[in-house]
Amino acid sequence: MDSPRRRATTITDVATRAGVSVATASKALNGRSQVRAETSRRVLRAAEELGYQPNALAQSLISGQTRTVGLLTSDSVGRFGIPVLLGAEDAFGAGEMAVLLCDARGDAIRERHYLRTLLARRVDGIIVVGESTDPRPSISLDLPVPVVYAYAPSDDPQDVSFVPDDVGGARIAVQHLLTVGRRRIAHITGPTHYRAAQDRAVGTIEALEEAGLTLAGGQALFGAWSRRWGRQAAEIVLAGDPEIDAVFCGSDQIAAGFVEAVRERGRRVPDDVAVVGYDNWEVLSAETRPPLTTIDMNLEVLGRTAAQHLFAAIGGRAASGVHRMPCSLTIRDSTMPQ
Amino acid sequence: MDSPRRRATTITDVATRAGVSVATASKALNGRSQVRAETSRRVLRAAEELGYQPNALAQSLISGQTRTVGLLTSDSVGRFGIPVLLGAEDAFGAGEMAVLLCDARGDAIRERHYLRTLLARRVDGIIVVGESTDPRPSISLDLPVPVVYAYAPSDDPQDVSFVPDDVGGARIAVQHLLTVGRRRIAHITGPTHYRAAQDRAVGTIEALEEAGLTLAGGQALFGAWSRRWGRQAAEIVLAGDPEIDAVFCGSDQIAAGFVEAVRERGRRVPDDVAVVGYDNWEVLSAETRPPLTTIDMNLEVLGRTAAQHLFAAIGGRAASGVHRMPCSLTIRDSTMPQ
DNA sequence: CATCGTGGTGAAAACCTTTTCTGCCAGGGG
DNA sequence: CCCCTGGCAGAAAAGGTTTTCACCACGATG
Repeated sequence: MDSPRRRATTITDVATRAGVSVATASKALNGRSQVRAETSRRVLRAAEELGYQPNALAQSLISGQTRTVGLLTSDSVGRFGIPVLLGAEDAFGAGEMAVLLCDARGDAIRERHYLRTLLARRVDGIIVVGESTDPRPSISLDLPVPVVYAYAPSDDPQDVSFVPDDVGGARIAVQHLLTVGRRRIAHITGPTHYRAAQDRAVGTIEALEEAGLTLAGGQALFGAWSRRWGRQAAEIVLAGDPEIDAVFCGSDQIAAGFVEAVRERGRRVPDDVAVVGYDNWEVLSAETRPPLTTIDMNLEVLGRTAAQHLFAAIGGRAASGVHRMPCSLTIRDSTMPQ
Repeated sequence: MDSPRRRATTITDVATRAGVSVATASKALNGRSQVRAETSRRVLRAAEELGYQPNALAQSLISGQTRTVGLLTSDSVGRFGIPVLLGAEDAFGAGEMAVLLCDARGDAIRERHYLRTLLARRVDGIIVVGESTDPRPSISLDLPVPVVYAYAPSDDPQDVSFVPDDVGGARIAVQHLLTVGRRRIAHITGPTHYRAAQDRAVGTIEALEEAGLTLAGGQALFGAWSRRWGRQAAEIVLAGDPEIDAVFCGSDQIAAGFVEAVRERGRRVPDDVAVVGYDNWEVLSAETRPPLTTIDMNLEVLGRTAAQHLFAAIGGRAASGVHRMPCSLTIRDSTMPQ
């Protein structure tokens, strides 16, 4: 019933039971060589019998390493935070690292607060994950531990950041559309003030120019990341150029809205208009009819890489700067029916 | 460039700078009364100047409290884990608690491993969150810290579990359909072997019986949680009873598929057929056309409650058993157009 | 026989903080 | 003048572990 919350067994208990000193017990438990095989066996058995579990706090106190990293997210662990989190968790999980989670919910004050408590807990490093690819203020100023930024880069070039290569991602999308024979390609994307929207537009235009083409409609259509905007933009695009044969959308949400509106107007996807989305947000991209060809930012890989990098940085100093991680193409029916 | 990773300032440094002993410094920093106001001020100033930050490890070592809880999830921090996580994070965030995240990925071995490391780190408590509402094996046997289970209850009735009240949720859904004048109501839901599917079917039938009605089609249609199944089931339901005027679906995915198929057959939602979903998974329920009326399990509240309960349990012993948390209804166009 | 390793063991320091207990001093009451 | 009290400061122990250094015995070497 009322479990007596008994004191945990310490190395002293083990040593006593094995009839040795704590020093010897410690050496035996850690496989140090300066202990006789028979003694070592006795200690190990005692530890086993007592269910001994070394106190990580005490170990950390002397070693100065907590084998813990803080994950400071500024969005509410949203669409982008999760995969990064998973990747980091994955990279560390195998090794004995643990992740301390702090969700600042976009509040700078709260972020400072969390940063302080992370430092008080003596984490070995910190991963900062943002909610957009726009640069964010650095927290690394004079910090005693290494920091890496994931998804949202730091505005300080001295810092280490990992972001998806949106320019490259857009190029891949457009090149794919060209490969499947499309020539009149429009681009519908999110708000102008998002770095992600700008980058993707740049990549789109670059890829088209390399093929000697220009954007259908003359320019990219900036709006919102929403399904609703996808629908609205469909009207605009089709009205402006009925001969359009492909659209690259800046998000799967936009693409889903676009596809809906296009089909309602009697145009077929992909036969009349091929569509490529962005994010590979499975619940949307795989379930839309037809399923969406889309750009995957490989956020889990990004998170894992960031974590591995942090891990390396905890030892020596690592290469600073913004690292752009390649995106990949996931082909589904909206560009190439089976 | 290469920040020298200098030793953190300790209370000894503060004491020296203030010209007092560490004991006095400690008392001043913790607002103990046995220290003269002027001395206290001197210490505080020294701490301020040195940017002193007490070492949480040392504090934990003596107090025996780490102000840390482990969050052990067995699904891959999926749809259900996240809100619970957020709720817990929220409940603790205000107080000085921190969350140590472990994702066992459904692997029992890994789970045991994580459990051991959490205990080695001397967490004050553990929250176990599952991926379905089916009971899962207890980990609490003879553990030195309190444990609460969220979403998936423990199979040991001695433990404390928080699960959504799916029976009640289904009743709310059906009562709402009755309120808006529907009488021929079908139920399409997930696989039979899911506790959630069973509970929701039970609640559906109960609510109908109380109104003197029976399920259209005679019984609930069990299938999968997918959109595809929603579409298939639509064929079955409409073929079986063309006069049907409402469907309660066991998930938003199912509801989305159902709505699609129904509209393709020329029936209007909600005019001809009203539809209620389950989960209030915003990306789906709010974006479907028409937006879905749906049952919200209030998972964030559930997570927060579990966390608060754990917090209480860390002090004294708390009431064991399975606590069913109420669901609520989110009304959108699929039952009541504006 | 004295000295030197050497393999194995234990005592003690170190990590950093809090708390308890002791001690000092001044002032007031007897 | 002595004793007690109260206010304040500091020394030391405790928390659990690892590491360094000292020690001991024993065999080998000179």
